Amino acid sequence: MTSSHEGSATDAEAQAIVERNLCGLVNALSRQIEQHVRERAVALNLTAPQATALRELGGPLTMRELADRMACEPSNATFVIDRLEEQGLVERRPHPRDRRAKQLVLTPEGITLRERLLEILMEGSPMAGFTQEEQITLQHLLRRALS
Amino acid sequence: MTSSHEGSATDAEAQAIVERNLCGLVNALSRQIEQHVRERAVALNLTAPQATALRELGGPLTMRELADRMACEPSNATFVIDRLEEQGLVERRPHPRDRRAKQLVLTPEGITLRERLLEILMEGSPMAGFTQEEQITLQHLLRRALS
DNA sequence: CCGAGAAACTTACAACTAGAACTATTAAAG
DNA sequence: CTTTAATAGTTCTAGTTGTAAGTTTCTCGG
Repeated sequence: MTSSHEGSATDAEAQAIVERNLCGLVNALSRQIEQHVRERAVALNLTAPQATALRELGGPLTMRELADRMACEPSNATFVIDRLEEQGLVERRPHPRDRRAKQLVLTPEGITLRERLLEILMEGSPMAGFTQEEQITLQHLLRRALS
Repeated sequence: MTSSHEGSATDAEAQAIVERNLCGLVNALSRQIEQHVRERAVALNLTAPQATALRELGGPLTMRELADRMACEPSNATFVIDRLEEQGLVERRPHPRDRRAKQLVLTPEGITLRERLLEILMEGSPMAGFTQEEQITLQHLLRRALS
């Protein structure tokens, strides 16, 4: 069951395999979460990253803040916001206190669409089956892994 | 700290925010793991997905099995294996028992490169800081979410 | 004040990714 | 045995992603 084709299983190698499985699980779950978003977002004519961005835009954000929340590079946020702006869902305004930055603000259409999106995303989340205590321990462990 | 710009925080909305944070953590950790692989793999002239594929090829696999282990679509596995085959690291052989399937086998160069890769990937894994007990609970929780 | 360095954002590019459509083969039902 | 459905793999396309390079603006030490 556990990669029997590997060489002799010293402690170090066994530990490496456990870590690999753990990473694989995190990765698989991440894909499943993205898939969940993608399946729901298509009903609103949004792609998964577009939906994620819209979800995070509960209040005004800079590009950098959005990129951090989406766990992606700023260049990628630029790409996604370009699409949302083309659809008239979000607006790039000059930042009031920093002329380098942009302030992302939802348009009225963006606000109503976001409300619908939040409702849709709530149904059948992959994390729904956990008790509150389990969610806390999981949150704690994940945060620690994030260095 | 916790999205104070959201509307009135009913229990349902608060729960939704917790779930969102949890998904965000999983996603962020997944990106960090991929980044870790990418940074190490570049020393071997491999991209992150190529390194992941090579890592999983400890024994012969079909394309479908590899895609499952990489948590991606088969079409994507085709793309990655094309690159590894171009580099002479892996070989597509006819499957002995199923003429539809291919059997992926590492070449001698692939085997030696994989050994070096495993050594390199072991250093400073994002999951290294956990005790064995923590790893087990984490594994348990992640598996349940995957269902 | 001013120059060096850092930060925010964008652009261009190369790579990865999922989904749909397609062929070839197998398995299952009749 | 034959028709039907399911599976393995590939190709094609549109969309996403990270890196590197470049511009503008801010910050801070002198």
